[in-house]
Amino acid sequence: MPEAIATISTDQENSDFSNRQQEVLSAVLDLMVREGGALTMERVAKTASCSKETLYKWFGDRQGLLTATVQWQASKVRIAPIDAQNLDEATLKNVLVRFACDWLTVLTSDVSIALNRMAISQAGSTKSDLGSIVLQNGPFAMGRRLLPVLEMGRGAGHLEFSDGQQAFSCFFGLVVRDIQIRVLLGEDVLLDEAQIILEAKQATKNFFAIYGKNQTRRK
Amino acid sequence: MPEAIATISTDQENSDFSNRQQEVLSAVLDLMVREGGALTMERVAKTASCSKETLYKWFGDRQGLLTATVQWQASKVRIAPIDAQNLDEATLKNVLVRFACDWLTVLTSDVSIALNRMAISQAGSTKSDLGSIVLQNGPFAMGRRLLPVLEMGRGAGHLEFSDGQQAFSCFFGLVVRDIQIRVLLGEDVLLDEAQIILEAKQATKNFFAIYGKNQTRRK
DNA sequence: GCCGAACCGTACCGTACGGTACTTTCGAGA
DNA sequence: TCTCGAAAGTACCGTACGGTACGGTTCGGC
Repeated sequence: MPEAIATISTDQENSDFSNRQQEVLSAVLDLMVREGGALTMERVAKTASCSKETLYKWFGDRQGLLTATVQWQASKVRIAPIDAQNLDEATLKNVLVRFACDWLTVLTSDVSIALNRMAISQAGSTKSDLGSIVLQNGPFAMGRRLLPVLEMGRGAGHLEFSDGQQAFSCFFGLVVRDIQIRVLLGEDVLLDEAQIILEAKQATKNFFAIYGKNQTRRK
Repeated sequence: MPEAIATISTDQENSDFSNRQQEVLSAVLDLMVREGGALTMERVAKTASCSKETLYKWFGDRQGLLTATVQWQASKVRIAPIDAQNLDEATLKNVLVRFACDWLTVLTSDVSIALNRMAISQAGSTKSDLGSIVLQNGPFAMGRRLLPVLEMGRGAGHLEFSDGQQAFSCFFGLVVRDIQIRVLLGEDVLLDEAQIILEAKQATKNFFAIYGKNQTRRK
């Protein structure tokens, strides 16, 4: 199997938060995963072994703490740049499969689920930018990263499409299908790594059936 | 344009709730849409012009009220049975396009968004079946309804697939793409009816590129 | 060793909300 | 018209939680 494209950076110089602060944020993530959206400042303080006063000093208020947590987590997920020279068709497919694998892995991870739930539950009510942050680091980031790949594939004559955004959106759908909404709604979708790879390959194959240049039927 | 498959039933004999109770549930829906997940029993009582005590008498507790609301709304959305005799390919495509239209229309409706947000925000934390109810009346209902159509299409020689569930899941992805997660996260996705029809046709065309029998490349 | 800053732990306050009890109102049936 | 029950309106209780205040502790700099 190809090495993952998305990586969790482990260096400590990451982001604008001190080590101690990152410990706190990590505790928040843990609580989100374990307890769901019902995390209280007191629980956070207890879990992180810090005082509530410090929380408020560092993050302003509850909303600020949540925002910081989401941003921090987002900053940890980095998608490695794609070296897409001499893009033959096999390589292109490989890149897409890797992309799909990474995406499915992230989507079904506890942290991603917890974060998306948190952002979604706030998206309707109060003024908060959690939703847009998650959006920026979720689908949009995937699109920004994938679009050049698709265009290179088109340039190399393997793909054929007029609207890149539409092509990406299609690939997204083929990969994610109903998986994300199901996990968000609480279904236990069990996807082991082998299954993810299968899904990813299937999605890529289907994508080529639509946008591949060597097909009789095309967009 | 074909008439809608999904319809909102308007008869009053609907469901196990009295008229007055349905007024209350309607108020809950209104509040969900307007205020987001932050609805309180007091607001509901005020909005519906009933007493909190009545709410508790009828629905037990807050959770029961929410559950009743979700179930009631679910019972209103009915997908008309599909008359699929003599399924020529054009008819099949037409049915799929209609399906996709209905689905996109529902997905992007205020009520659906509010309900999904509510269910998702609770899916992680407390024991509640909101998620499974929404799931049953969302993607699963769509699958149950669509699967026979796909199989008829296969029987008539227009489609080719081994796993019907997988084919449905693929169609789902092609239709929904990233639209649902984006609206749930708060983005203003503006889809007028014309655009929905376009998307639906595109999705159906793409679906046939993958599972249609007259293609060179197939699953 | 002294000082100040940072921070932990905890007690505290105000409020919002779920849930309950009580009083009043209204409408149907005898 | 009287009675009764259902439901509206309202007051109330307990608790949980966001946010603040403050004393105690640790630690780096002098």
